[in-house]
Amino acid sequence: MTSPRPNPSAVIRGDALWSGIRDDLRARGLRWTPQRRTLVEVLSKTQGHVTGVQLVERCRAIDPETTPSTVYRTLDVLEDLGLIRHGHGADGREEFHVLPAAEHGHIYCHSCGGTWEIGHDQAASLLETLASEHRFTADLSHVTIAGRCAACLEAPPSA
Amino acid sequence: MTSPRPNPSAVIRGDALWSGIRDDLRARGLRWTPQRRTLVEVLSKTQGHVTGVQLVERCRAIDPETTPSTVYRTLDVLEDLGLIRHGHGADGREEFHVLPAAEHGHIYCHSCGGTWEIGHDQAASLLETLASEHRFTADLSHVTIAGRCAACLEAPPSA
DNA sequence: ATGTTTGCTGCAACCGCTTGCGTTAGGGCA
DNA sequence: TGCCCTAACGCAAGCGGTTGCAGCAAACAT
Ligand SMILES: [Mn+2]
Ligand SMILES: [Mn+2]
Ligand SMILES: [Zn+2]
Ligand SMILES: [Zn+2]
Repeated sequence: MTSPRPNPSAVIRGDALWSGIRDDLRARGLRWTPQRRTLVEVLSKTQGHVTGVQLVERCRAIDPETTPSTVYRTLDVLEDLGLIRHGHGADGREEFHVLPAAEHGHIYCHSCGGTWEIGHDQAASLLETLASEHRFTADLSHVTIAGRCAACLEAPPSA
Repeated sequence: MTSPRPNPSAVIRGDALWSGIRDDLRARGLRWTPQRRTLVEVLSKTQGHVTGVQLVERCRAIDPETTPSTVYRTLDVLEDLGLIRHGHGADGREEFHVLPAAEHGHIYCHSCGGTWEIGHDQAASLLETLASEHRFTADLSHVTIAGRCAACLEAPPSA
C-alpha cells in the first residue's frame, strides 16, 4: 500500500501483463512462491472490482489451504509493483482494481446504495485544483465520494 | 437514578448546538439515556476530528461501564440527526467530524502520512462536475483522497 | 548436490467495528 | 404513581483486515 508505479508493459494484454511478474519479483529480491502463483492466477482471470474476501475465496477454489494473511500481504506487494490498485467502498471496505483498467474513482449513493465510476475527465478539475493549490498528486483509484444520486434527491426512499 | 432537582435551570451549560438533542430525540420517538448523555457530553467538549476508539475512551473516563457497541450505535443516530459527520481515513478507519465545523474533505499522502483539509472552494469544481455530469450531490465531509504531496514527489523518503 | 541467507508462510491473537439476541429501562399515558 | 410498549442496552460472536513470531523454503553461491 505504497507508491503508484505504472508497469510499462501494462498496456498490452492481460496475459502479457501477468506473465512477467515472476521476473519482476526476482529482480527486486522477492520470491515466486506457490501461494503467489495461485493469487496471480486468480487475478489474471479477474476483471473490474474484487474484494479481499472474494480473492481469498477464489484462491481457495484452487488451493484450499489458502490463508488470508498471505493473500493480503501479497496484494500489498502486487500493488507496490503497480499491478493492482485498491480503493475503499463507502463503508471503508477494500476494493481492488485489477489492471488493465482505466484509472477511475467511485461515487456512492447513501440512499439507494448505487455506485458509479468517475473517469479522469470528470475528476480533472479536482485533480488540477489539488495540484495547483496543494501541490498534491492525487490517486484517483483510491477515491470514493458519497452523497445522493438525482433519483434519491427527488424521491427519497421512504425516509 | 434521577433525583428531584431543587434548581431546574441548573444543568444547561452546554453549547446551544447540543442542548436541544434531548428534545430532538424525543420528538422522533427516540430516547434520552444515560449512555447517550455521556457521549453527548464528550462530543460537546470535542472539536475537529475524533475516531470511534477515542470517543469510547473519553466516555469511559466519565462512565467506565461504557460499551463500544452502544457508542457506535449512538453515533449513527447522531449522524442521522445531522450533529456529526463521519469520513474514512486512508486506511478506511472512521473519523468523526464534530459540528460546528466547516464541511471539508481530506487529502492524505501515502509516502509521509501527512494530511490536509480540502475546503468547499477547492472542491467546488469537482462537486459541480459531479452535479452536472452525474446529477450527484456529494458529501464533502466523507471524501478522503490519497496520493503524494509535493515534498514526497521531489524527495521520496527512502523508496 | 549442499549450504546459507532471508523473504515468506501459517498461526493465533488482535483491532476497529457490526450484529443478533435476550434483558432492561425510557417515557407517554392512565 | 404505576402500566405498558418498545427503544436501547450489554454481551458475545462475527467480519474484514493486520501483525508478531517461529519455522519453512526460494534463490543463489559454492
Ligand atoms: Mn487505502
Ligand atoms: Mn475533517
Ligand atoms: Zn440513490
Ligand atoms: Zn508526503
